[in-house]
Amino acid sequence: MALITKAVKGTLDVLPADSHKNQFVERTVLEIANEFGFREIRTPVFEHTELFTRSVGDTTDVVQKEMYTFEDKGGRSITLRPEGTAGAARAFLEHGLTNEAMPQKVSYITSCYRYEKPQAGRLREFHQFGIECYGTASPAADAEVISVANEVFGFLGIDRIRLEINSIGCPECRKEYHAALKAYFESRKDELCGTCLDRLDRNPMRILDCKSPVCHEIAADAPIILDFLCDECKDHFEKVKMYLDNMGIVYEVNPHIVRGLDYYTRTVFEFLTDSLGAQSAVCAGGRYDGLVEEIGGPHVPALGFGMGIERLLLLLEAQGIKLPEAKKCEIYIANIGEEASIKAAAMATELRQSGMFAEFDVVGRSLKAQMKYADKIGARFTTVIGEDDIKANVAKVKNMQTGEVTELAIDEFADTFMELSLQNAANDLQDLVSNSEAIDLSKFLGGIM
RNA sequence: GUGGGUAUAGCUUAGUUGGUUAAAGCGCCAGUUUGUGGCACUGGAGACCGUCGGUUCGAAUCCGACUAUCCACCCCA
Repeated sequence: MALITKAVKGTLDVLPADSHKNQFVERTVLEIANEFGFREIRTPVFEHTELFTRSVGDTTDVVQKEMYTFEDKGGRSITLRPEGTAGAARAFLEHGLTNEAMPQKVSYITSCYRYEKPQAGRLREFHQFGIECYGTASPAADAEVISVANEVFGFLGIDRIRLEINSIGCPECRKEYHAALKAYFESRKDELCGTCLDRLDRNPMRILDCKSPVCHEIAADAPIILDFLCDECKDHFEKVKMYLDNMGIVYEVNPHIVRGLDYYTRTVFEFLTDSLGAQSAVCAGGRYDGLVEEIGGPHVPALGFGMGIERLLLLLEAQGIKLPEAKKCEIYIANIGEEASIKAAAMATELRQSGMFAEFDVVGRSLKAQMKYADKIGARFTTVIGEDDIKANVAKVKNMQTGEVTELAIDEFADTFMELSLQNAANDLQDLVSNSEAIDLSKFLGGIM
C-alpha cells in the first residue's frame, strides 16, 4: 500500500466502532481522579527540548534515543513530549501555582511520543493518563497517589494485576548505594553481558533490571538499596507501607525496581500484569522531590504516575472485561419521497433539540433498505413517514425489539415520542435488574451518562 | 539499533509438486412485484496476490532485495 494511505509506523487509528471504549476509559479515570481532588490540566504536545533533557535526564534512553526532536522555523529545539510529568511541572511552575495552597493535584490524559520499535502494547504515539501531586513530602501523599491507580483498576474490574513498590532513596543515600553496587558488579565484571558492562558506569542500578539469566543471577546477590537508605528515607518508606496496609492496598516490595527516568526519588512503584505480552507495566510512577527545583523552581516535593491508556484497553480486552456499549439511535425516521424527507428532517431536529438520539434517511433509498439500515445501527424505534401520513397526521412508531406499533400524531411527535421512549427505557432497566443477579449498575449508568 | 515470523478483496482466510478467467465466508450494494428490519434465496461491486528485480515457455506459488506489519531483545506506559 502506498505510504500516503498508510498511518505512520507505531501509530494507531481508533475507529468509530471502538472509540466509545476509549471515551469510557478516559472519562472514568478522570472522574476517579477528580474524586481524589485531582483536576485536569492540559499542556501542549511539544515543549522546549531542554525541559525533557533536564527533567527526564540526558543519560536516559528516552532522551538519548527516543525523542521526536526538531527545530522550528524560529530556530528553537522542540520536542514532542515523551511523557506527561515534565510538561505538567513546567506549567505548574510557570503559572505560579507554587504560591497556591498546597497540595496542588492535577490529572491529565495526553498523547506521548517515543521513537521506539513498536510491538505488543508499545507504540510511537501512545496516550497516558497521569496524575501529579505537588507540595507534599508526606508518605500519606504517596499512598494516596497509589490508591488512585488502585481504584481505577478496581473500578474497571481488572484482577490479575499486582503492585510492586520500592524506595530508591534520596540523592544522598543513593550515592552510597551506587558506590557499593558498583564495587559489587565490578568484582564480577567478567560475567556481565555487554549492555550491562555499559550500564556499570552510566547507571549501575539498571543492571538489577537485566533479563539476561546470568546478570539476573548476579543481581540476585547484589546489595539492596533498602539497606542503604538514610534514616529519613527509611522512615518515609516504612510509613508509605503502613498507609497502604491500612488502606487495604496489597503490594509487594521489590528492591529491584528501578525507574528509567532520572527524576525519581524515594518511592517508586509499578502495577504489573502478565496479560500484555512483554510489556508488563500498565502504570508506573513515584516520587520526584527534586524535579521542580531541577527545572528552575523552588524546592517542591512532588509525585505522580503515568498509566498507558492503550495498555489499559489491551488489558481490559485480554481479561474479557465488557465495557458499556456505545449509545444507540433512539429513533430512526424512514421517509418516502421528497416531501416526507423534508418533514423527517424537521422531526429529527425537534427530537434532537429535546436531547434525543434521532436519525433519518439522508440517502434516498428504498423503504426496505432504510429499515435494514435502522436495524443495522441498532435503532430502538423506527417510524415511516410518507405523504399520506403527513396528510393524516399519523406516524406509526415501531419498537424494533418487540415489533409493537404505536400511532403518534406527527404535529406533537417529539413530546409524545419522548414519553414512549422513556417508558421503554424504564421497562428495559426493570428487566435488567430483575433478570440478572450480577449487574454492575455503575457501569450501566456510565454507559448512558 | 539487533533478532525471528508474516504479507492474497474492507475483514478472516483457501490456493495442492509453478500451468491459462485467483476462490470462499463475513461485510457492502441491489433484488425475491403493492409502505416496514432480523431469517432464507438470487445477483452485483470489490484483489494490479506488499514493491522492484531475477529464474522459467509460464510465478500468488521458487530466489533476492526493499517496504510494511507482528512478535521478542533493549527500553518503557
